[in-house]
Amino acid sequence: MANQPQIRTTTEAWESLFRTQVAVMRRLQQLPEFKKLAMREYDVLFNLSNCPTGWTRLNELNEALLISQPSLSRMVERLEAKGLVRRRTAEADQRGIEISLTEAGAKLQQEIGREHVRHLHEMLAPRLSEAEFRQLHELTDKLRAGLKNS
Amino acid sequence: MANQPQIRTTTEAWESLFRTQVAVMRRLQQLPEFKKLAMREYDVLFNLSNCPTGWTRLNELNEALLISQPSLSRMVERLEAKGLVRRRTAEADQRGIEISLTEAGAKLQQEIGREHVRHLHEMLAPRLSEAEFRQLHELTDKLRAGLKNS
DNA sequence: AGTCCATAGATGCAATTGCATGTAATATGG
DNA sequence: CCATATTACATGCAATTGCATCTATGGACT
Repeated sequence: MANQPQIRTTTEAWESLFRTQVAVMRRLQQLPEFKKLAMREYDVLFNLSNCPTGWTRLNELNEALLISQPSLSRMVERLEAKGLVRRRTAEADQRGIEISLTEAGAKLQQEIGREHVRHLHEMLAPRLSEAEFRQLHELTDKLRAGLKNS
Repeated sequence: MANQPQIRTTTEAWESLFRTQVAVMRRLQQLPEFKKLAMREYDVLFNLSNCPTGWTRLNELNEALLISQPSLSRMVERLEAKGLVRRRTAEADQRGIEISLTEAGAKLQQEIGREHVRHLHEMLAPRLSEAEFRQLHELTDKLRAGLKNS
């Protein structure tokens, strides 16, 4: 049986990851693409754009975000009012609702997404090598995958 | 001159890191220690507890958090009202204010911190090895250090 | 020193958020 | 198949947040 990592090792790694996330986010938030739409709202559009069927359940969407269910419910309401998102009741479960991007929503997501990706790359690329980014990707994937069952 | 990493590599690594942060945070938020104090408020106490002199400038504190300056200003106000934090005007700069933990604040921070660290460790430790956590720590440190100058 | 610009925080106010709870639909256990 | 529990989302309402702006201090340039 493998040795468990030390408490200090796990918590310090987490703190470093967390601080890095904060540092990057602070810089990203100020960029012009997020004048068009708050980051949290963009995050919703982004998640919707990643869904293969185009329609996503509200509760499923909620799991990918840090906001509460009522907040998301109202945010979707606002996005719908802006014409960026559509809603329908889920066929399989009449309690649930499904959401998808409208054309305008998809267009805006792509527009912001392009700038966002470019800025992200400019910000991060000089800091680590290709191999290091791949390593980081693998480690965070592995960490996240393990959380699913708990 | 070293090759720049690919756009896909950097952005996918970032997305993985970000998603992992969200997944961990969602779980942490629900734990009992954060019934005592919201996570964002704990984060302030934690940052204050890490300051060697005990006193931290408001603007400096703000840089470590994702909330806006006015929000922090009011949060400090509330924490002061709860008796967890003290304020004084900075000597060197009469515009600035400095903040420190009260005894009650330090005590509460330690109390929550202990549980938090334990839960964090339980959550993360089984997912990666000691060596992998160290690797993750190094990579995120390096990434964050690079951001300082930009 | 005097004028102008920058920086640190505070504050008015509207928008967003979360908590507690409500409603409706589905799953479960007898 | 009915009673009960659970799940999905909505809503009332108070608390928190952010944006724009204000005040006061500090710095820079003449």
